[in-house]
Amino acid sequence: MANVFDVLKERGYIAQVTHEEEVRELLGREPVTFYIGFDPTADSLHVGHFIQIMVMAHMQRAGHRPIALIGGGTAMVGDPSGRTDMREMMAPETIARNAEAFKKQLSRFLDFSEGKAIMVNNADWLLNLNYVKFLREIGIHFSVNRMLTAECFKTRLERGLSFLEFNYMLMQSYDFLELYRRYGCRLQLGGDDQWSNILAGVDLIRRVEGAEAYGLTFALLTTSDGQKMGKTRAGAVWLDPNKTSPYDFYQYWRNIADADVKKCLALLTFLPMEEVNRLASLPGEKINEAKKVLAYEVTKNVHGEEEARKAQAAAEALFGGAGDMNAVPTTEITLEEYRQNSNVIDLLYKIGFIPSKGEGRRLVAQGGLYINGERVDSIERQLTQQDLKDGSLLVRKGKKTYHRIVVR
RNA sequence: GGAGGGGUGCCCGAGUGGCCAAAGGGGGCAGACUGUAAAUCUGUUGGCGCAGCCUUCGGUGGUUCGAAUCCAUCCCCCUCCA
Repeated sequence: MANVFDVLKERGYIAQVTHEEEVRELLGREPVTFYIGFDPTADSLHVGHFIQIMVMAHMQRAGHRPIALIGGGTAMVGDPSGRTDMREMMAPETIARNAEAFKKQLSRFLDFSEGKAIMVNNADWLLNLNYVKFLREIGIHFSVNRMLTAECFKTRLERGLSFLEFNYMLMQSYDFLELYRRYGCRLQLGGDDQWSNILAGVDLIRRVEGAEAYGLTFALLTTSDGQKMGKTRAGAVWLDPNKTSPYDFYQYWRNIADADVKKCLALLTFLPMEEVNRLASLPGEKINEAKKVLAYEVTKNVHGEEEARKAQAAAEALFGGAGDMNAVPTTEITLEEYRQNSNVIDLLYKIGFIPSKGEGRRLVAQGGLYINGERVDSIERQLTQQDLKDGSLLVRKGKKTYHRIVVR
């Protein structure tokens, strides 16, 4: 079997490694316990986390043991890495709630049976630490001079960094040490913005335990023009189907830029690299085939085969002409509601398709609103029974935002 | 604790008594071109019962016919000093 290190490398996950040769050798030689941390700063994981989940999955398939660490303790402090401004302090109750949500989501992506993967929450050991004791045992090993030179504090030193956030590095390092002690965890993975924090942990383990530990980071998922991927006008692309519907999720990947197709296929699907390369090299508009595969595969990984199929069917119905309209995002209303809001804009506002009536008027004025494929040319447009096709109405905003209204 | 600078719309950032729902840029949205792509060009971008009205320029209170702009006070951020 191929060394998982080579697999990760070939697929383009790896950004930096502490000891490349040693890590590769270690991973090829024996089952390794490793960890990745997820700070519960929102009530759902998002696409940025998903790449890390993919890495864990690859590692687990290769026989290694992942520890998914939920940062219920570290989220109390807030990681300053990669941020230009101060993190807002989160309420402990919110963090606890988010941690539960993360736990539920994570448990779907990895095999936790028979100890093949472990899930822990660092709140369990961080929240009750004794301050002075911690300083004497852990703080002693950190050089402030050195910390100040770390990349992750650079921008913050210009713009302001609180002592609270400055401590984040110590806490994450302590996590690594704790996991080393509890589970023999010797490898920490993370996004490339975690490099400084990971190095600090590796150092700490060496100093305290005299043991060698390793770190590895992977490329942050960015678009070809440097933007963080997984952001839309509506915010992040979430893994929670209630926050980002499987249809929208599918569409997000279906609409990815040509230049990003290969990267996404390699990082977010399990397709063999020959297939990835073949799909990514399709010329011209044929690349759309690759995007369909990408969208289907990623949606399948996140929401399951059933949802992926439905999302695909809906997309085919709307854009290809043949497919299942039932899978199109739909709002049901009563006939009475339909009659009471006979003006298009009123109705679309009521069901939340447009955020305000002003926005609706603007849309119509600019010719971006369609009912059953016909452009709405007046904000006075009234809807009648004649507009219903089999009791439903298909509205479209712009080129590709569709919604179905079913009157029952 | 002392001295100075600052908090403006989704973000950055102009504005220092009426001409300000507030320049400019970014982002978003829409149109054209396309391949449900990118790039480009154009329009648009607080809300509403939209020739008008309402809410916005850190919070509160005041001065004024009139305040984002002036005064008082409070909160927060930054820089230097301690």
